[in-house]
Amino acid sequence: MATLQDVARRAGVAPITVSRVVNNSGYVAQEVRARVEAAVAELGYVPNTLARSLRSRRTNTLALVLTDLTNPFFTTVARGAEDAASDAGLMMIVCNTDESAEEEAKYVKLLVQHRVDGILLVPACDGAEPLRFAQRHGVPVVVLDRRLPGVAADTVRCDSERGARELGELLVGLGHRAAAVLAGPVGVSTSDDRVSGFGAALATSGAVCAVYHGEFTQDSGAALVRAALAGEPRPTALFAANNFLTIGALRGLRELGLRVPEDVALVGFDDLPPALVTFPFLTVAAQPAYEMGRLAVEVLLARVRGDQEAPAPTREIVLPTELIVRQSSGARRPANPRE
Amino acid sequence: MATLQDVARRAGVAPITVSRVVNNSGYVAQEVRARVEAAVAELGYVPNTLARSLRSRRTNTLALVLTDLTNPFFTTVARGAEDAASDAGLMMIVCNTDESAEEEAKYVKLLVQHRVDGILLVPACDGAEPLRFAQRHGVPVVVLDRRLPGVAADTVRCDSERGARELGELLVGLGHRAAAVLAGPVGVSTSDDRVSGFGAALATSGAVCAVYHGEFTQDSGAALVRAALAGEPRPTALFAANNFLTIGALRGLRELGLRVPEDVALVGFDDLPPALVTFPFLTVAAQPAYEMGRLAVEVLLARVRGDQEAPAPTREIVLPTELIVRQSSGARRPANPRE
DNA sequence: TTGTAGGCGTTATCAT
DNA sequence: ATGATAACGCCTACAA
Repeated sequence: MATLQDVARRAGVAPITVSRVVNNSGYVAQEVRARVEAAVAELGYVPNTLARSLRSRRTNTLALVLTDLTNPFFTTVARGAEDAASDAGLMMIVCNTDESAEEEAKYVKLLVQHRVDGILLVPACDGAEPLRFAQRHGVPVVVLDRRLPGVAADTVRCDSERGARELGELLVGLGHRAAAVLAGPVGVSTSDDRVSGFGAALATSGAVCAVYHGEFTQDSGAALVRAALAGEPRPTALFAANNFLTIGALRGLRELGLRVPEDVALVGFDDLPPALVTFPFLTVAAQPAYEMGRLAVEVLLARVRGDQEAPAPTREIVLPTELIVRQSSGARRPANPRE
Repeated sequence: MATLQDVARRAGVAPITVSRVVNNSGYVAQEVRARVEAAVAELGYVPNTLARSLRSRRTNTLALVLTDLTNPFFTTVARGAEDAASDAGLMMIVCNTDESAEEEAKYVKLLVQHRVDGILLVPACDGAEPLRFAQRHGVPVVVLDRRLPGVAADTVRCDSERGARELGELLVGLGHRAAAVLAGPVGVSTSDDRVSGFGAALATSGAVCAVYHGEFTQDSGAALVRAALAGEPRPTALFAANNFLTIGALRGLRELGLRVPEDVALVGFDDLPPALVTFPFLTVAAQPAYEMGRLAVEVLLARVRGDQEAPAPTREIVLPTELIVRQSSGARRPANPRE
């Protein structure tokens, strides 16, 4: 494998001159540049980023630490982030924590060892140790999708509370007086915010709202549906706090022989990518996943490239969700199905 | 940021001794080890992988170059690959080429510069230049999902031809005499193999099979359905060559007011992850995506860790698909719907 | 069991 | 416009 030295010898110049040609920096005479470029081509020279990074303290690599790439919401976030990183000439490392705090800590430590330029972190839970660890070691972190209270870090997320409130208001407006939330784990801010936002909307109108906690999985959605429908008073509308829960709820309702929205109304958080849906049917609060990914990288790069001595104040960017009303929320409360 | 030197000074030993403690290599006295570990903790020392890699010529990083992370098939492959890499203590860089040969070349070059230990490559097209480039520079490549004829490289893929043949035979067995394939781009081996496998099954029984080429997208699926159903003789069964095409076909058929399978039978390649499907309805040839990802990493690691001087012979691992018969293929040819 | 010397491939700094 | 020198942080080889 040819090195910069080899190229220098071949071109009859000093190593630093080759460096200047390769990096397009400093002054190099036309004639010399041509000679160096020829040598580069002849030897098939490829710069060694490791050595470069060791010197320059820049790896041109970012990392995205998320809970589960398999969730289409995060897939889309990842895609947006990767595209933005690529535009800036950076590579992107992807890590799945499966909502495990230990995995998160393990990965963050590895990433610091690798001296990535920055980390996009979807925190697995409310522990902020991994984040602080990275910051302590000079690696900027942008918190993505979730809140991490009491930590000074840039954040890019959606307004879960408001999105959920809008869904609640929609259902109240349709005449529902008893609803249930199929929620994720307690302590995950997105779930908590959605529970409180939805609950607030129902409470305002004096409607009843029960909350059932589970995991962000399809199986959990199906199980929670059964629990919810056994509650008193029996809910006429359900709110699933993420896409997997929504799909599971749909399955659970089918298994119970209940139709949506005729027998029970159903709304959810997160839309599914158009490519995956034949017939858009679910009423949802949709998050701009792709833009979140892109934006988070931009915020991170601003931090990476910003003045490390006099850092800019921390930003919290809260994007709005989009209320998309389709069939699953129904047009009227189920008590009198067709008027 | 503390370095190994700093730790050495603090512990009153030579740098190499710290190295030995940190890497658990060589002999270190209990007492000295304790002193060094204390210094490591006090200074919050984190080894610098860049320096280590520069010396050791190992980055402990792999790369996955695929066409579109947004496709659930690739998402699942990526998940499997990342899990396997993580088990081995490696990081994983992910790159999307969007089926563009230029993007592929750009990424592979960057990855070689970064001295990744190996690359998992889903080739964008039949050009093998990027692959050869990586190999020339000592970076092992495993070709994933697709064939790349005429290249000496390990390959992990599914038997597309056979999977498609089985789907064809199923339809023939159900009485279909005229079918159409909604295919991907010409030159992409998975599409080509599926076309030929399906065609072979129909030809064997003297049935007619038309082929319509498009992209691996939902919109393409919807468009191709229209073209296919305008053909003579009108097909009674459709085969979509990947998941997005299948979903698009389903949408196209709905827009045409045609029912599946009553009016037209539909089978596809790739199953959708259970988490994404409420009601499994499609008859498909399913690929073991997660296992493909894991296996590809294992093959790659064997190559990375193998003897570089006397490399083992190249392997081509061809996994079987699973024929999953559900409702969309129907129970009988549509001419006499309910007997 | 511990240490010394040197180099991995590049670039920052200062000189010419 | 070009170069000499040193250093980035670590580890291999050898020495003691």
